[in-house]
Amino acid sequence: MSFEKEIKEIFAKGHEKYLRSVSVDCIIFGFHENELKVLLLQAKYAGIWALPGGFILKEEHMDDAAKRILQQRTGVDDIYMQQFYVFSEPGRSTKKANKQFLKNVGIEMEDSWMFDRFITVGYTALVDFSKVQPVTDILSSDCKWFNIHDIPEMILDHKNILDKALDNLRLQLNYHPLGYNLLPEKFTMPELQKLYETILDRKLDRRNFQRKIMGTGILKRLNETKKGVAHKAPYYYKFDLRKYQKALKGGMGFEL
Amino acid sequence: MSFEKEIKEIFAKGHEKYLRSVSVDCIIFGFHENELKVLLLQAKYAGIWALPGGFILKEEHMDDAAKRILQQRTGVDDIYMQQFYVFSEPGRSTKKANKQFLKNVGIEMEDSWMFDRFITVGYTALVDFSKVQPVTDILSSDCKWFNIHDIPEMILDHKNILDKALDNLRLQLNYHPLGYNLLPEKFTMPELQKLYETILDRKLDRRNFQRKIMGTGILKRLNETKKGVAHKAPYYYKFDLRKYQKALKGGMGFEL
DNA sequence: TATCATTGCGTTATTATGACACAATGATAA
DNA sequence: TTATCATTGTGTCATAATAACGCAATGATA
Repeated sequence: MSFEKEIKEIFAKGHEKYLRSVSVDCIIFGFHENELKVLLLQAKYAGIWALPGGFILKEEHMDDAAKRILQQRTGVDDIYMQQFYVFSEPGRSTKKANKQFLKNVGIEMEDSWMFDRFITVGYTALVDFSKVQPVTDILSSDCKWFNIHDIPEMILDHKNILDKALDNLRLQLNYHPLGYNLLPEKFTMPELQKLYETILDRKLDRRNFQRKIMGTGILKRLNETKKGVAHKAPYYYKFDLRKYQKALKGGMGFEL
Repeated sequence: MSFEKEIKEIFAKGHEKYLRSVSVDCIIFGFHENELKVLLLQAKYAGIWALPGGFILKEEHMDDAAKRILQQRTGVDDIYMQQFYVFSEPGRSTKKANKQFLKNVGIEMEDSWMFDRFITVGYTALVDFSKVQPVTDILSSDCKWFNIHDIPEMILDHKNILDKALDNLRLQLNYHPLGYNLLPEKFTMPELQKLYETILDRKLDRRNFQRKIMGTGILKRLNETKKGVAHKAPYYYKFDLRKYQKALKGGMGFEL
């Protein structure tokens, strides 16, 4: 199907396939080179950036819609995702944006479900950066990672959504374990600490951090040290999945 | 407008007024006689109970929709409300329920936006029990308070929504102050403690509770004691609004 | 072989928490 | 009038959690 035809299809008949007035936007976090990253799409024509998003199929759970969207953008399956907030400002003006988009593509259309007002549900995802292959979608010309401190101009209220997602992530950090989805299987303690420091945006004491993390029991130390470092070699660790899952539900019971 | 005509209007033309496929359900908590209560509506014909809910006007913020619904049910304005979760199971089958309802009323209708699948956004509200005048709506035959431990059969997934709301309320308790919207302006320390105990569903140590609550600074003790009690008279307290609001945003920094 | 950044493991002072003691209060009963 | 009693306000103490910091071990590099 040609690009133009596909767009036409979505605008003209999407409401037969998807729920009306509701969209899903994903904030996909990754961790790479000691920096927290977010995966963004560049909207075609407009040129500015957007969160990966999509719609909910008529018989689909919203969680599955979010997973589907994320799978399509990253190629990654089996991911930790959760909704964190619904954005419903009447002034979001998706209508205006979608009309402008159609105009840019060169399609005339009198009416479309895409011109309705939309509310959007924000989902946060944490993914292993190294496993992700960013994939562009039909509405986008580019798909790539951005440092959390270097976010470009974004469409609609997407910057606001991203900020809220970050706030939420920081809150979660206090009550849930974190890292299993963001780090490779084996990692060192300094790496894990750096992840926490990056998200919280502040320094943590190396020794106290180790004590608390180990206190939760979610980590297992391997009999293996990192090679090729110009100083004392740190041990590798990996997550104890059973205890990790347990802590996910029951909370960790400490503050950083 | 007659009852039947009004129903017809909603089913036939509601989509011109409201957003499609999205509803709002309110879990309205109140505190009375040392018991946590929830305000429920009795669905007409079906006879079983439901959360007060409604739809979002085409140009309305979802928060305002929730407030509007709550205002109509309770007569109470200026309320602490917040969304806490979106329920989107495809099997919620609002379609079936709404068709059955129409049939019960005796109206024939081929198609309606009300037969679409709906997702619903849950809102929790905390209200001063004594100020509430429960009001029935057009779809309901009764509206009253239920003890949280004595919930009747409910339609759809409303029992599940209520349970999630309670979980959420308990979680919030650890990080946010609570009580301003649930208690009268003046109250005693034992009353506040009872509120916490009721929500958490466990006993707290009287002396430690006082120490921690006062430690947050959100309370001001008045130079006035409760009269007519057959023992030592407790002081009245009221909330220090400035510090209360601050704690709402920044968290309280303690565990109960 | 010395240097150096970094790691693993530890100590100490401070603060927070849970469990409990005791005197004060004020209506009710004797 | 006085004793009783449930309940409140305040305080103590042992224990646990937290923050701040010390020091020897490691292993590539100079």
